Amino acid sequence: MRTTNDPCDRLRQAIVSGEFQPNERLVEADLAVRFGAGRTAIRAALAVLDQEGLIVREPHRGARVRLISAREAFEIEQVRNALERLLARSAAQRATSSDVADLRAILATMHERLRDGDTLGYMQLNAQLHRRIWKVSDNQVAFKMLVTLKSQSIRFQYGTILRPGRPEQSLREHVAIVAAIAAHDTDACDAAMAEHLGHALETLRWAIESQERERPWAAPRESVLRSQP
Amino acid sequence: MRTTNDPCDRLRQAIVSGEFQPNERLVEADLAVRFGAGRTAIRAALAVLDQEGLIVREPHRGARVRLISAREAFEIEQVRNALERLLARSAAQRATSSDVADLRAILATMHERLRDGDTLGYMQLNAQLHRRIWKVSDNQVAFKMLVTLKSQSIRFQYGTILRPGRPEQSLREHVAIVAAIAAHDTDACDAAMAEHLGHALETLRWAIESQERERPWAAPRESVLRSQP
DNA sequence: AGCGACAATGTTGTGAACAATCTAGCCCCA
DNA sequence: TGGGGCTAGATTGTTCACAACATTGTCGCT
Repeated sequence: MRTTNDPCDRLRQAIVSGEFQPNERLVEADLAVRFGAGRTAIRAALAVLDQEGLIVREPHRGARVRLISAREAFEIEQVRNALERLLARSAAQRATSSDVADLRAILATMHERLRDGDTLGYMQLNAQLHRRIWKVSDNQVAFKMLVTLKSQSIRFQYGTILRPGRPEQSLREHVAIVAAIAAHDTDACDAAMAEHLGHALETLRWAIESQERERPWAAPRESVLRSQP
Repeated sequence: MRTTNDPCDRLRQAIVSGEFQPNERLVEADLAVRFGAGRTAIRAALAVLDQEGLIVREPHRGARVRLISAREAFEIEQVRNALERLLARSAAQRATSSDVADLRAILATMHERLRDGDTLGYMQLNAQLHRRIWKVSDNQVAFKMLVTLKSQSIRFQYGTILRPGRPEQSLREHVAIVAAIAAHDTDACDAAMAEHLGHALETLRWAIESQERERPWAAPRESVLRSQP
C-alpha cells in the first residue's frame, strides 16, 4: 500500500529509487497521467524537487533528473561529514539511557546481518542507526539538511559497501561511536564519527574510481578528486 | 535601481529586509498586484521561499512570514559553525596568493571601519570576508546552504555586534583565520574558525537574552537555550 | 445573555484553454 | 551530398474561471 498520494513525494521516491534514469526528461503531461494528478500539482512538485537539487529545470526546456557529478558527490559527503560530527557531539550530550538502548539494539542487529552476510540489510540498518543518532541530537535544521543530502547522493551510496573488508570495519566504527555516546564523551564521539566518515569518504573515492575504471566513458571525469587529506 | 524582476527574489528581499513582519500573512493576490506579476508566479515564489524556510504554508490557509525561534537560531548558528569550519579547512588548502591578497585587503578595510567607529560598515565587510573565504574553498553545496542559512537567521544577526568589546575581538579572530589560510595550515585555520564562531555563538546567546530582558513578552521563550558547551 | 447552526466572505487549490517557445523533420538549393 | 531555413508538432509558461476550504459574523433558539 502507498502511504502518500502527494505527487511530490511519489516523484521523489521514483527518482531516488532509480525509476527514472539521470538526465531523463520529465515531461509534465506524462507525469500527470502517470500519477493521476493535474499538471498544476506536477508543476509544484517539480519546483520543490528543483530546490532539493534532485532535478534541473531549464526555461522552456523542461525538467530532467539531475546527474550528480563525482565532484559534487564529494562535496556532499564532506558536508555530511561536518553535519554528522556536529550531531554526534550533540547526541553524546543529550542521549538518555533509552536512546542508548535503542542504538545498542540496532548495533546488535547489524552484527547479526553482517554475520549472515546480509549486506543490503546491513546497509539499511546503517542508515537507521545514523538517523537514530540524528534524532537524539535533536537539531531540526541539520536533520532536514542531512535528509536532503542523502537523497541527492543516494546513487553513489551503493558502491561503497562492496569494498572488501569495509562492512566489518564500518561496524567497529559504529560500535565506537555508540560507546562514546553512552559515555557522554563529546570529544570522543566527535573523533569517532570523524574517523568513521573519513573512511566513508575514502571508500566513496574508491567506489567512484573503480566505477570509472569499468566504464570510463560514463561521466566526464572531474579533475579534482583528491582534494581533502 | 532594481537588479532582478523575479518575484521570488523581490519577495525574499522584502522579507529579509524586514519589510514584512514575522507572522504577517502573505496573500497571493495582494503580492501579485504589488509585484506586478501573475498569481502563478507568486505561487511558485512562495513554494521556493517555503523550501528555504523563510515562510510557512498551511493548506488552504495561506503563507505567513516564518518566525525563527531563539532555539532555531541556535541550531542554525551551530550548523553554520560546522560548515564554516569545513570551508575554512578547504580554503587553507586551496588559497592562492591572489586569494590571500584579497582577504588581507578586506581585513585592512575592516580595521579602518573599526577605527572610524563605522560599525555597520564593519558588519558588511565581516560578511564579505566570510563569503570570500567560502569562494576560496569552492564547495558549491556548502556555499548554497550557508547563503540560505544566512537569510533565515538575519533577524538575529543585528544584535550581536552591540556587545561591548566584541568588534575588536572579532577583528583579531579574523586576522588569525586569514593568517592560517595564508600559511596553508589546515588545522590552525579550523581551530581559529572554531574559536571565532564559538564566540559568535556566545554573543548570539547574549544578544537574545538581553533582547528578552528588554521585552520578555515578545516571544514564547524556549526552555533549552544553553545546550552546547 | 450564551451558544450552536449557518450563511457570507475571503483565500487557496485545481483544471482547462491559450500563448510562447523549443525541437525535429523536411524541403529546397548550391 | 550537405547545409540553411522553414513549417509542424510537442512542451512549457501563463491566465482565467471556478471549485474547495477556512474564517468570521449573524441569526435564532434556549
